[in-house]
Amino acid sequence: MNMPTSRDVAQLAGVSQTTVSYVLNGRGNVSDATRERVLAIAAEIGYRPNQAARSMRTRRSGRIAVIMGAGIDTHMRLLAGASEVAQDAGYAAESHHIDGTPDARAERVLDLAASGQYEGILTIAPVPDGLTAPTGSDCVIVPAATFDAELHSVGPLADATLIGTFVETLAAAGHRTFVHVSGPEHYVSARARSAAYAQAVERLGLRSLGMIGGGWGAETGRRAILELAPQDETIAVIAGNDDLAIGVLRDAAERGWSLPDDLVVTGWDNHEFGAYTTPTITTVDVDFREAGRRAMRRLVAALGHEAPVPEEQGLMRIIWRESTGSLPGVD
Amino acid sequence: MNMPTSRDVAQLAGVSQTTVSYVLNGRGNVSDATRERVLAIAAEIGYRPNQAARSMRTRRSGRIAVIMGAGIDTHMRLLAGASEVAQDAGYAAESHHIDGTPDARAERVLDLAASGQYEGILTIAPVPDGLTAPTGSDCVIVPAATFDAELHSVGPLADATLIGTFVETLAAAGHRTFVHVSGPEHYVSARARSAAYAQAVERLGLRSLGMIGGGWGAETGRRAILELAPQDETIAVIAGNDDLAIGVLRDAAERGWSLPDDLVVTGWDNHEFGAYTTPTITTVDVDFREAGRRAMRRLVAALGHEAPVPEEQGLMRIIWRESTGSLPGVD
DNA sequence: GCGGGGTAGTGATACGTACCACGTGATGCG
DNA sequence: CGCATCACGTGGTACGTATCACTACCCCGC
Repeated sequence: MNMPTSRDVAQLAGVSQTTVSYVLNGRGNVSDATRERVLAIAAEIGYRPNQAARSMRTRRSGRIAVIMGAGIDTHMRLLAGASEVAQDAGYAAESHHIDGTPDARAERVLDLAASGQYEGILTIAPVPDGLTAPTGSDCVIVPAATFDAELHSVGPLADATLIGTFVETLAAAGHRTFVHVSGPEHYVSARARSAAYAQAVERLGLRSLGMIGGGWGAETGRRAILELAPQDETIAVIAGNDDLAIGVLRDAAERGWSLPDDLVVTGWDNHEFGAYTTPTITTVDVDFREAGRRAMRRLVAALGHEAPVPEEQGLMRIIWRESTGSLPGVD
Repeated sequence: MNMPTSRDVAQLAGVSQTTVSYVLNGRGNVSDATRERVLAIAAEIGYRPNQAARSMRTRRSGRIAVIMGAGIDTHMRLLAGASEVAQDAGYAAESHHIDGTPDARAERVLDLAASGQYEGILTIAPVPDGLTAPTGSDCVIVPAATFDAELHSVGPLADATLIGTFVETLAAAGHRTFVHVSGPEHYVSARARSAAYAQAVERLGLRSLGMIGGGWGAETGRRAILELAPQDETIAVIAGNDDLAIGVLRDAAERGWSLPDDLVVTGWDNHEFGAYTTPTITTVDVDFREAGRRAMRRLVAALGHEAPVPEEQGLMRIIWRESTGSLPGVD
């Protein structure tokens, strides 16, 4: 089936193809009567602009590549938000799932940028800091989470300040001995949480058993606790995410450590299971979808050469549960 | 920056643009010497075909829309597999995340099909059975999971026969009383599992307390168990997925029911947390990524008017864990 | 020497859109 | 009235590619 073209619309409306184009793009001077007639006919015959032809003429592909890692299921929601904003802005978002090291990923990203097919690239999976498109390409590369030089977060995902809140609150409740179970170092978010932990522990003069881990999986959490020598006082475990936390819990159970006397644990991400484990897991609820939206808004703004929208915070909130013996408030 | 065109390559190689096109597409008669020279020049100046122009000429957009629901994180892996296959086949996969009822989704899908922008649509989120592209559009719509008339699975995801294996194995171990906690009815996979449960229970003459549920979340699992009257013998709970199973476990713990004496539970999906809960959850490991690959292969085959590749099974395997007191084998 | 047939390559064109440069009446204004 | 201005619209072209129709050339057998 041949799709109707703008010329078909023009013929039926008794105007030129140019006028149809003007009506659809709201550019030239077209009388209201003409405009309405054109729109009516376009709707009637089901005219849809041919994106390929439009791209060719405007020299803008309207395509954005979203770089995803493999195996992080929560990124699904980031993608959903990003995809939504892209569509609203008239862009097509294509997801590319790239395994391997950040360096390997960087190579693929640069290749995508050089291909000239994409106007922009949003990297949800981690890529080396400061990755920019090769000279000669005007492809904009925006990471979903970014840092400024002083490790202060400027992107929503990198905001790890609630790790500090965990430490402070637990310290205020009397905990003195802490340990951090961290995610993979090449993740900005993992580095951010580690940095926030280190800073809080030092600032408050607490005892830290170290920062161990290096993966996002539950097994990493389990191994981390296996390495810990028994302590005289309660250990407060600040885990990088809920999976690590559940690994910690499992191993604590196997070692016969009980909560919240021997151990308290915090997670991150508010995975659904955390509300149903025994004990339930104190965590940080993250609005991934909104984070994805914001990241894509930054990219779209960059493509339109607009100033990036300042991001008000508020994507995250702590949910206190049994794994810390619940704390603030009453419940 | 202007990207180099095939005409640029032609000029530098001292041939016509036609010849360059032939070299790149391997069509016409081109001598080896010429071919190599053209390829060398193309590589040297970094020529990449302009996809928009190519689409316009071939009248094939090379785009595939992948329809995702909101909030099912495991679909990430399906998307990864699907995206991988699409790229290898020269297609761009764009994800569309659509909330709402299957009917609302169907409307959006039909609209996408009618837009003429996509050659094919892969629906991972559930859509009404038998959805096909509107007449006049030659957009191919392929669901990630499909059924034939007799409810035998023909798609990999719909394969729920392992639910039967759960029931059989537990029955062989002496369990007589079963209950099914099901997912949302508009999911093919949920319906498949319910059907497999019903069939197995009937075939083996077991006692069923019914099929309750209707959501994928842990809260659904919790509520389902709340409704159950205490029984004299162990209840075998066949849950539609791991989230439901963990909800069941939580509520069982609250009611003071212990495993595996008062209750045994099976899940589905092999979520990572299931290996770290107490008790660990017997489940079915699903190779989502491969399932996504296969679904996209079906779509690509349909686009190339090739016969669909017959799908050998083998995407799933049961993992017996503590929630059923572990069973087959030794561990 | 001549036709037949294969090889290697070219010129021209169409795909559907956006937009520049240009009419063409109508209107304003002194 | 005569010229400038304005509102409304049109003709024509370019974007980069794939492909049809065609030519030029060479080899071969008779």
